[in-house]
Amino acid sequence: MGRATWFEADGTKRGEWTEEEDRKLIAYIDVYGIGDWRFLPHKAGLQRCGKSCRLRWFNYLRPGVKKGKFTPQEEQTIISFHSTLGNRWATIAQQMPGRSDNDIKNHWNSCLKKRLERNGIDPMTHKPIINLAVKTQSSNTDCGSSSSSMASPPSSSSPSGSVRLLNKIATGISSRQHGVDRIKNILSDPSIASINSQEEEFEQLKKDHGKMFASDDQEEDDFLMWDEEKVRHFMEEIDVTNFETNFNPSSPPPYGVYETGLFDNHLI
DNA sequence: AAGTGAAGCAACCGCGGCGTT
DNA sequence: CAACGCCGCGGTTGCTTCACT
Repeated sequence: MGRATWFEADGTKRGEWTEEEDRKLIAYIDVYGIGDWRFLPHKAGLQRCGKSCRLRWFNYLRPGVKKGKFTPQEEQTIISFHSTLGNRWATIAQQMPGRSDNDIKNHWNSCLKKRLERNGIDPMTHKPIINLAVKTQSSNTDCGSSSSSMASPPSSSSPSGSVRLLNKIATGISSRQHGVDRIKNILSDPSIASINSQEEEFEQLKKDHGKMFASDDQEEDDFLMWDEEKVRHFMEEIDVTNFETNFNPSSPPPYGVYETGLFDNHLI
C-alpha cells in the first residue's frame, strides 16, 4: 500500500519506503540514535526529508511497534481515552505501548468512529446520537396536528413528542459540552495523570467508563435505544420544561446524562 | 468475471508550540 | 521581546485490498 514514489525538485524522495531505505534508517539509528531529524537523512544516506524519516521510524520501524489488528481491549481503551481526551492521538498513544498515534488515529477514523455511529453514539461527544428526523406521529400531542390518516401506535422506533423533546435537549448538551475546556480539566485531573501501567489504566477506565462498555459476550452492534417509557420517567424527574428554559450553553449542563450514569440507569 | 464502494493502511501537509538567537 | 527554525501533532489524501452485487 502507501503512495507512489516520486521526487521533489530538490531531489528529495517522497512516497512509499523501500526495504533498502528502511534498513539504512534502522542501521543509522542503531548506531547513532535519534538526533537531529533535519540532518539524519543525509547522514544515513537517504534522499528523504527529516519529517518523513521521523514518521517512518515512529510509526513503523522503531522497536516494539505493534502492527496488526487491534484487540477488543485495545479498542475499548481507545474509545475510553478518546471520550476524555478527544483527538489527542499522541497522548492516547502514550497510554498504549507499541501503538503509534498514527495507527490509533487511522483505526479510529476508519473503524471505531463508524462503529460508534452505527451504535447510536456520537463519536465526538461519546453521547447518544439523537435522530431528530424521525417521522412525526399522529399520536403526538405537542405537534399541533392529529389529522393524519396513517395513525399508528407508539413504538420505540417512533418516539413521541416528549422523547423527541428530550432528545433535542440532549443533543444540545452534547454539542455544547465537548470542548477544549473540558479536555483541559480532565487532563489536569490527577487521577488520570497518575495512571502508569497499562493494566492500572485499563482498570481505571473500566471503573470510570465501564458502563459504556458492552459486556464481553454482548454483540458489538447492540443499539442503545431511548425507550419512551423510561424517557418519560426521566423527564418527570428532571422537569424538562424548566431544564430547557434555564439551560445556559456557557455553563455545564445540570445533568450529565453520560457521566453520572443516568444514561444507564434510565435509558437502557 | 467485472464493477463498485467500503475498509484499511501508509505517508504527506499544514499548523502550532517551543526553544534558540 | 520579536523573529526564526525545528519538531510534533492532527487532519487529510492516495493507494491497495476486500467484500458485495
